[in-house]
Amino acid sequence: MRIGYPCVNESLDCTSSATFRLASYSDERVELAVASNLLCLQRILEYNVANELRFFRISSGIVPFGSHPINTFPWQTRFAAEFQAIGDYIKAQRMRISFHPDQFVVLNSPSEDIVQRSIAELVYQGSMLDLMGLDSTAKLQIHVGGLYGDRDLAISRFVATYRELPVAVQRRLVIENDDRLFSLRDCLRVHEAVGIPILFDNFHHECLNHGEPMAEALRLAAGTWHPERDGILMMDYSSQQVGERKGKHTSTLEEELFREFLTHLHGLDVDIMLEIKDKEASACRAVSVLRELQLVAAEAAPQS
DNA sequence: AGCAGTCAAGTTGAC
DNA sequence: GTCAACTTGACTGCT
Repeated sequence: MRIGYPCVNESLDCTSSATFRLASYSDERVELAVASNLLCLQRILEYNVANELRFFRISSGIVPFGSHPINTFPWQTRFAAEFQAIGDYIKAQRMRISFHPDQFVVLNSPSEDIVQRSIAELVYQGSMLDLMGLDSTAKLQIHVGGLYGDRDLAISRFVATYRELPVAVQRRLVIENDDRLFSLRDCLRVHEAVGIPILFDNFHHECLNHGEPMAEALRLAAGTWHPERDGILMMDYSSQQVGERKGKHTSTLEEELFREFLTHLHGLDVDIMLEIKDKEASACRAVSVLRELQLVAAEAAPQS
């Protein structure tokens, strides 16, 4: 079991998503930004290793305008060595990596334009994992998409688009149950059609479900991951911010709720991403909880 | 230096 | 109709 957090480290004084405005685009600025972002990413990964955090979601903004037509800078070749060095470090430290392309990636949109831009974004993010030399257990995590007033049609459009994706994207793509539109059950329908793994979000499942108990939901999601090809189940963990609207993520880890959640695993091995406002602070506390329970994987330690 | 307004992209639902 | 929310703020021009 690995524990992680998304994108941003609040303890370090650097960002891995430096960017600039489209209006001020230049190849030189791309080169400067990517160089700076990769340096920061390496620092974050080293921080994570030092704190036994071996699951990390890399920011989508490593390459500014990474899938935009304006960006013609050959960053893949210019930074090939840097990406490879980061990938080597990730592999040596047995870390798990994911990306979560943002809300503009909608594979089931009725607009062909939006679908094509979405695919370009997935190709961009997947190519970073390729450049790092990571295998297909490193994933690209997205939601099923929009509803457009017809659930069946929306799902069938996702399935049709998935089948046409470049293999480089297909092998890494996973879908996450969301909190309002597409439940775990909907995701299972997509899985049955095309075999795509389901990244399980416990909090979204609490917000939107069909009565499946947490333990059963975990078992169903885990069953969609092919052990050799996909690795063990990835999941997002969060809980409700008390007093806020339903679906609002908690600002800090509620340890009692986290312990209670762990009891539903029944020995299932998973990698847990803490989608919690205070980032690595909560992730470190989760590691402490797990250490008390002795659930953190000992084999995650580097061979020495 | 600090701050407010704005930034490539989509969709939904609360108000 | 407008606008916040979503996995994640950062840049820019003004004072």
